[in-house]
Amino acid sequence: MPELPEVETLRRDLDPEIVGREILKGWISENAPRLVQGMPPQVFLDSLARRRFTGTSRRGKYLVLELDDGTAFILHLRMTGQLLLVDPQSVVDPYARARFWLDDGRELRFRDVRKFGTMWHVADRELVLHRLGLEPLSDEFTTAALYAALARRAAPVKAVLLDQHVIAGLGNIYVDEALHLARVHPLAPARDLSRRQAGAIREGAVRVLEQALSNRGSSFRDYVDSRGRPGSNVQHLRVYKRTGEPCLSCGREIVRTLAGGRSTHYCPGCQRRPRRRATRRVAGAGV
DNA sequence: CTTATTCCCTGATTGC
DNA sequence: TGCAATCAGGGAATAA
Repeated sequence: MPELPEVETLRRDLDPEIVGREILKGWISENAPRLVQGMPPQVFLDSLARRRFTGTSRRGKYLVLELDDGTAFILHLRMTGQLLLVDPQSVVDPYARARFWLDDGRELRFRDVRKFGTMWHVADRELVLHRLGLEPLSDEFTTAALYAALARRAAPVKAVLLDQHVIAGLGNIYVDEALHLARVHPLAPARDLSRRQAGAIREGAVRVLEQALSNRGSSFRDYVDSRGRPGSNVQHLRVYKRTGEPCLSCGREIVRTLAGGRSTHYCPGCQRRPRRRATRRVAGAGV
């Protein structure tokens, strides 16, 4: 599942390869009716033809390919999307959903087993990105900002951290990892957390993302880079998909539960379920 | 505004 | 062993 580190790895690899290249022609599979957002596929293809890549950027899990007319080609890989730079002669398997032939003889190919992936061509990228929250590897991701966001939500902290309107780029893997580093229980109501805990979550998230980035991402089943290679971060994960295995900090067995509708892994030794804040009724303050 | 639920999609996993 | 039911999961849409 591509999250921020996987998308950023892809961006860094792709940038020097595609900047300066022109899209000669494109193709969208008939079998991918939801892939192109906001316009019919043929209009999308016509508007991208003969455009040249001028740069790349990333916002949360969105990859932004900047074009020479000031527009942006934006992609979201969702669950199983892959963006590959290939030889056009290479076998086109049934999961190829889009193909873009470049002027250096190579092809940018979008593969996606589950068809959740989406792409846009927009003049104003904010049309796609404007609702996203804090960018976790930027200066805006401060303890104060995170604490303020957590303080107004009653939902489990895990659910809030997964909400892209709060923080953009964390997914199921790295939220579990960040909470373990921060020693915060995933089901703790977000608004019950202290400023100190918010700070620990911020630090945990940054550390986990930077480590994943240095290992070129976590590959379970589908994630591969633009050359089809998996990342190596799985072997560095502390809790995610380690149910029943010993915690690397305290030795207790990692537990799996459900939070925010997602499978959630944590260490019951390191991440204590918060005692419900003593809801003491102040004498005489009857409601 | 918030929160919970449903949906999209298909290979892998689980259950009988 | 075989087949059907369930699961996984990002995020949008919908309901309350």
